[in-house]
Amino acid sequence: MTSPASEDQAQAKVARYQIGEVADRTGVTQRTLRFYEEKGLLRPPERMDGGFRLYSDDDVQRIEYIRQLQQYLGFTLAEIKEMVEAEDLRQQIISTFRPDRELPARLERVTRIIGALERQLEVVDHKVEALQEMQGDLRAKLDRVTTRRHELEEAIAEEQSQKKS
Amino acid sequence: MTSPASEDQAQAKVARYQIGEVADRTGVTQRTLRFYEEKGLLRPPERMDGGFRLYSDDDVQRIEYIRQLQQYLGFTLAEIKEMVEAEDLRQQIISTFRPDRELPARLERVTRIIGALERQLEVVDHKVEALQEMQGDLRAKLDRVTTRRHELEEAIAEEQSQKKS
DNA sequence: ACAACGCTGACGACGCGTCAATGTCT
DNA sequence: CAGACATTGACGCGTCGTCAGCGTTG
Repeated sequence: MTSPASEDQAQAKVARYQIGEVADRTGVTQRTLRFYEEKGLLRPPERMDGGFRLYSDDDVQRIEYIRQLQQYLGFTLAEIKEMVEAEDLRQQIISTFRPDRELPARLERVTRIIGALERQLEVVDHKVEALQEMQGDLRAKLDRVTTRRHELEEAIAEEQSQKKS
Repeated sequence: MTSPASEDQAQAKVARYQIGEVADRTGVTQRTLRFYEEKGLLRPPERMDGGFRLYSDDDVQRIEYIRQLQQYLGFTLAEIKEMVEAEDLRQQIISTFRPDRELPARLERVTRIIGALERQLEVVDHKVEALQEMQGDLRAKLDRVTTRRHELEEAIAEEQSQKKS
């Protein structure tokens, strides 16, 4: 009785979400989700009997991953496709039941993943550097212009007081 | 004779570049430069008699600015157009011969520029934060996978030596 | 029967890449 | 006169946005 009673059936409670909820949670549109599927970035999700898509938590994670690669790193979807395929390999490796044969094949996969990660890290490092420079520039500019505004405000105030006198 | 003899005429030596050189210097294509002009992001540059475009150093600076806003901050060209128009105002303010009248108008321009700068800075701050998080994640992942590779390499080496014995 | 939600096309927009046919010359 | 360079269209592609018309219902 102290065993983990599940809420629904005695099934491993795998949550499923319809496309609308996934869109809300990830911040991408439904159109985009269908588009990613069409392009092979997302594996075709399960469907309800009526045809409605059902996404898993894994799918949601993957969508967020894709968005990061695209928005923050500026990779194209084609490049990202390669990367998520590498990620798929990683999943396979982890879930593979230690087949101890084919060690060289596993090594090759790992090497490819390392390559992808290194490329990503390089891009990130670059971007961080560039952005920090921009940050400095913007702060300096903002400082100068803000000072300018104060000057103008004071000049205007003076003009006003002169009119009054 | 010790006066600053210019290289060409006795003109203030304003450098001009053809589109190809500008493309090389800024890293954007000629097509992109013409496109920006078409869209009003770049003011139409001077032309030679034959119709070749002649860009100034200011133009080059502006192109670099546009690219930063686009690539690193992810603004759309429409948004960037507004921003560079604000920049134009800034130029006007600086070059304006202190007309001391219209102080309120100048104040309004400055205020708009401040708004634009603040929005940009916000975006930059956001991105830097997100990217630094990614940086950490990537480094951690890379570490784990690299360790994994070493394990695999050792496992393979062991297999080899067993075969030999 | 109803609202809310989802489905599949199809067309359009943005930001350029890439010719092609032609003209210019820093 | 050759060769590098530039000009203006025009079409195409990637990445979705936005209907329209219709079916589903977590």
